[in-house]
Amino acid sequence: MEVNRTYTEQHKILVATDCIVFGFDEGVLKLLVFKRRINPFMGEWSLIGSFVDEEESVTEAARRVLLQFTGLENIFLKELKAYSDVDRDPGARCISIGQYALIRINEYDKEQVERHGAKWFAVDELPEMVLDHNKMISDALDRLKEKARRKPLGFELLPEKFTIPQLQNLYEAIYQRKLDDRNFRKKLLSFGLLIKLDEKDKTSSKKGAFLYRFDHDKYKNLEESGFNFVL
Amino acid sequence: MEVNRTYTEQHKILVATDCIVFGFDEGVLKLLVFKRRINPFMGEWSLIGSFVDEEESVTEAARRVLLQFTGLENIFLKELKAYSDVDRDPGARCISIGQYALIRINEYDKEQVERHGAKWFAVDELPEMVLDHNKMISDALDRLKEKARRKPLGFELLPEKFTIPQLQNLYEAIYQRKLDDRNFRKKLLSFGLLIKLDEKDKTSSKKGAFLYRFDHDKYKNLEESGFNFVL
DNA sequence: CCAAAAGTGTTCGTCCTACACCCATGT
DNA sequence: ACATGGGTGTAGGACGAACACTTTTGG
Repeated sequence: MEVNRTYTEQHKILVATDCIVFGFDEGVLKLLVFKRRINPFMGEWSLIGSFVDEEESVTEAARRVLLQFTGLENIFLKELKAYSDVDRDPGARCISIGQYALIRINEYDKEQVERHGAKWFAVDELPEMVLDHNKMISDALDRLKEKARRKPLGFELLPEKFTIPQLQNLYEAIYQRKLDDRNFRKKLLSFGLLIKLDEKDKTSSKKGAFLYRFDHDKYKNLEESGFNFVL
Repeated sequence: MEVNRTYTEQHKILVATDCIVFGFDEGVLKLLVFKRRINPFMGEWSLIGSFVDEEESVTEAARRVLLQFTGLENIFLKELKAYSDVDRDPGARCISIGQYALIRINEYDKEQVERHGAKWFAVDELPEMVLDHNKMISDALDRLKEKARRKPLGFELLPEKFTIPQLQNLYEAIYQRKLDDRNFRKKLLSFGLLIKLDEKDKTSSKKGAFLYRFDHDKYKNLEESGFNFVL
C-alpha cells in the first residue's frame, strides 16, 4: 500500500475474469469459446468470462460463469495470471484475471452450452479471438503442459472411470507426441494410485480395456508426505 | 465477457499490487517490509505495494514502487497470484495482485530504503503483517522453493560475481537443508553455464574461492532448445 | 481367420546419492 | 603448525528409454 494516499483518492478499475475451458473429446484437446455479446467486437469469438461483481471474489466470479455455461459445479479451476495492459481492451480500461478450467466433456450440459452460443474448438483449430484471448489460450496451454507432468491434472479431463489407453491418448494430445505404451502403463501403475475395476470398456476395441478410477484420497495423503507425481 | 451487460453498468474495483521482495544476506533469506502509512492499520508491518493507476499495468505499478523503495530498475519480478476475497481489506473492497521480486542485497540503495521506513527481516523471523500479507509471503516462499529448483532464479539474489559455496549457501537457505558439496558443485558445473573468473573471493576463507558469473545468454539459448535446469 | 487394440518384461545407459580426504593460506 | 573453508572422484542403486510379441474377440 503506497505512502500517503488514502483509499478514496484512488482510481477504481474494471476487473474481469476469463476462463480457458479445456475438454478432451475423441482424442482431441478442445476449448470452449463463445460469441461475444457486448460491444466492441460483438459477435466475435471470445473466451467465456465475466466482470467481477462487488460481492464476489475472482474465483467466485469464474465459478458463476462456468455454472451458467456448462451447468457444472466443482470444476477444476486454477488461476493463470493477470492481464492488465492499459490498452488491452478498447472498450474500457479493464484488467482480466485469466483462469483455466478442466472439465469432463461427457458431463456438461449441452443445452446450456448451446443456449449461450458456445462451441468447442480443437486447440489446433482455434479461430481468431477478441482482445488478448489468443495469448491467454497459449499461456494456458503452456501451463497445462507444465502442470500435467507434475500433478495428476489429467484425470479431471476424463470420466471418473477411464482406461489406460484413454489416459495415454490424453497425455499424447497434451504433449503432442506419441508415448511408449509399456513405459506409460508401467509408470502410472507404479504410483499405486489407480484402482482397477472389474468392468471393461469395449467402445474402442474388440478385446476391451479394463476401467480404472483415480484414488484421489490416497493421492492427497501421499502428496502431503512429499510424494511427487511426475510423468 | 458476460452476456448482455455493457461496460458502463459494471462495478469498478480498487486494484493494488503487493511485492514480496526477497534478498539474501549473510547466509539468510530476507524480506523487505515497511510500516504502513495509511489507515486502517497505519504503523503496522506491510509488504511494499501500491494501488494500480489508470495509466499503468500491474507490472508497471510494481516496478514503480520497487524503484521508489530500493532505487533499482530491472529487478527480477514475477506474478504470484491475485488476492481477491471480498473482505480481505477492511478499508475498502480491494483486489491485490501479489508479485515476488528477487534483488541483489548489495546493490539496493540503503538510504532510500531507510527513508521509506522499510526494513529487512529474516524469513523465519517475520513480524505479524497487515491484511493477508503473511499468507502472500508464505505463498511466495512456496513458489520460490518450487521455481528455484527448475529455473536459475538463484543468481538473481547473488552479486554478478559469486562463488560456488555462496550459491550453495543460498540454496540451502531456500530449501532449509544441507546439501552435499561435491554433488552440488558437480551438478552445477555440468550445465556449462558458469563462467569461471580468474579472481578469488577471500572474504570467507583464507584459501579463497574462485568467482563465477552466470552465462545468461547461453542459458537463454539452451532454454529455447528445450534444456531443463533442474537442481 | 483376420484385423485391431490391449496387455506384458528385459536390457542398457544415465543420473542421483552417499561418502572422506587433501589443498591453500592467514594467523 | 594449525585451523578454516575450498576443492576433488568413485562406486552402487534407481530410474527412464528403447524395443517386439502374444492375447482377445467381433465381424
